[in-house]
Amino acid sequence: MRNKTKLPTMADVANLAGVSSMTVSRALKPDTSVSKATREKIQKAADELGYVLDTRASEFSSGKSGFVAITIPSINNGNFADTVKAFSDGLVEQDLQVLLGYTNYHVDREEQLVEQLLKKRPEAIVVTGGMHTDRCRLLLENSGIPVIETWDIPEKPIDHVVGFSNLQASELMFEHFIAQGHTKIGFIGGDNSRDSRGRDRYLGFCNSMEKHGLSSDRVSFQELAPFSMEPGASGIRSIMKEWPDTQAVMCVSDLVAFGAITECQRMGMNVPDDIKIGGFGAYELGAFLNPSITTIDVCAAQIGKSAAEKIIELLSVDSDVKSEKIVKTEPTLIKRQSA
Amino acid sequence: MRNKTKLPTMADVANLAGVSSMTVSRALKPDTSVSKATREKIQKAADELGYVLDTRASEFSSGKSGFVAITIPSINNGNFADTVKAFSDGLVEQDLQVLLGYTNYHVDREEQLVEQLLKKRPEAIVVTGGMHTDRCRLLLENSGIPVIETWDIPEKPIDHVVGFSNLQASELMFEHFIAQGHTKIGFIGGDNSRDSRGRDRYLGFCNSMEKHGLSSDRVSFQELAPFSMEPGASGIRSIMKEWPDTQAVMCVSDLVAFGAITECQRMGMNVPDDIKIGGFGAYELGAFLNPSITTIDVCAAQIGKSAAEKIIELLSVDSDVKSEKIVKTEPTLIKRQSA
DNA sequence: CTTGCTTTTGATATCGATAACATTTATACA
DNA sequence: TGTATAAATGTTATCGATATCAAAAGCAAG
Repeated sequence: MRNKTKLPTMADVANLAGVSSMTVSRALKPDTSVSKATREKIQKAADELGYVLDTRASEFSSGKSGFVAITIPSINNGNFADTVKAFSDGLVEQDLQVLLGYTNYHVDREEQLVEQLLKKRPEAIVVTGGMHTDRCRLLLENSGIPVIETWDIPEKPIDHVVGFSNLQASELMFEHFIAQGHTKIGFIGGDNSRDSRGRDRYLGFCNSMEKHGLSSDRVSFQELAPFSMEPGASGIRSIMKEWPDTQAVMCVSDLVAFGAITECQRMGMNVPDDIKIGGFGAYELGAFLNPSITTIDVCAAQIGKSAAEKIIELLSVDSDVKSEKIVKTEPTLIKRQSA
Repeated sequence: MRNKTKLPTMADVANLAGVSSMTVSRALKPDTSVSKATREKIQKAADELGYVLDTRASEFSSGKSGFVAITIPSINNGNFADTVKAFSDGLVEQDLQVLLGYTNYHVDREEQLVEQLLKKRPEAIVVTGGMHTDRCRLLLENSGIPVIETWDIPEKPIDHVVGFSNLQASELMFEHFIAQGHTKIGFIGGDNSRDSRGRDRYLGFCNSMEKHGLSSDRVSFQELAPFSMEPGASGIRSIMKEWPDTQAVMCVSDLVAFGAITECQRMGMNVPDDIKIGGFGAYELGAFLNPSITTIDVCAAQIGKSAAEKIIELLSVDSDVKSEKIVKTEPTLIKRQSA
């Protein structure tokens, strides 16, 4: 069987090249003092054997793992994908790899995932949101590495934060609705116990309504993960059935808004003439749908970029330079056709 | 600084619990012979110290890494997300973690990624597609672990394959167009040198056209990654400009079809009355758009599931049971409104 | 060709866990 | 109660690379 054959080790390469394994170790990494002739000889031997460095041994020996971990709720979500992409891009220069895990919006799954990741001794860890199980929180606090919570501004941060107030961000949409003269406003959300960002957007709804003396009854909560569009369709159906005079509805994400808008069309309603629908997240599809989706841009990529920069700073040797614990990004309203 | 504080080791736990570190090692994994009293004592000590196992040492010592690697072209793609999700789900039972990397549809990036992943000594590796650099191919061949190519059926597979013929799959759509009596048919694709699956779908177009004596001129290739919708819009504009009498167009993915359909609407055309548009991949959004997108379902989740099953089989001790090298899935046409 | 310096290479200990084997303790049953 | 057997625990060597320190080789200038 193939995997019975033992893979060549550094010692094998050293033997073939007629040097010590220490010299091989040096030759295989850049900017180390090895003569050109030796380095070439070793490279040749390594190629001949098909040698691939065993980072497990390497990391173990040197004490550093060379990677950072990041957890996101869902792998199939344009917003988080943007964050992860910017995060990775920001770290390639530093020879830091990114280990990605997703939680499916479950704190229990997050706890399990964080533990698995910490066992691999990352040099830093980025998590999405500030909602964790007690044990997960403890694990992160005791991890001995920089921890960054993102996409949220937790009341009691574990360590560092790169995020924004989902509550304030969603208020932007409601103020927009109200400025247009609407008073019968609704909200379609998900499972507030599982998704703190969604919950905060709902709380923004409640806040805005209360501030203007409006009712915050017009609400539908749907089971979102792993799908979003069908729940958006169900949500708007249920709202229109119970409160047919609803004038404007904000959805917890553009994907939900997409389901809601297309369902309105199927019900024979015109968006935005008959009803305004707002989204959240500035997904690519929102710009192309007819009508295009009015949404909140939360700078998903910026979050990843800032998190990467923070990590580089925190891991640099002269990290006595105290960096700000909390980095805030500024969500903005993107006014398009749907609202 | 936090990360100067050394984390507790197994020896620390052993000391505190008054046992040997070997006993700690045993106590921390299930179904090993440790007395209940000792196990509890050790668990208590571990909790007290906030001990987290160092899998780097563990893997290194035991020789097995406990994870499998998978590479996909893009993290933000519903199809690949489905594959990865099914793949992960199929492996949790086996205590195998999944390490995910994405290539951005670049073979060079793939080569780099595969090398990085192999350095971590996974127990198996899954790659998307059969297009690799020579060196990447060599790395995989010499890796000593099971290799599974997916989403494609390469002419010369490296090892195992779970996939389907993109060429035949796309022909389903063109046969559908032709059965409806259309003769002026087009195709919107991406960069064929980077995406072999897209290229094969284009080749299916050429095949079908040739078979029925039709022109295969009506083609637009767009730069897709990392966006798909705007290219779809550009693509349909360019096709309609050059060949205004085009009756039906297939797009290389549902996301591109989305851009194309919505652009048709903006140009004042009705889909499907004025033009038929087909997609590929059966993405969630295709079912909800008005008109819903006629597409090819390629069973993305099934591919992940089969790959996971294959790996479990290949890694099991009694793997002299020779499994089929190639597993084929059967794409099907989903007839909806757009074509 | 020798002194003093830099560059290159080598020897050895080590990282933290586990495999393999050895030993002790508990348990069963004659 | 003693012996056979199983269960629990301990000891030692080891995985593959690298840090650290030591030695050798190369090189410039006198």
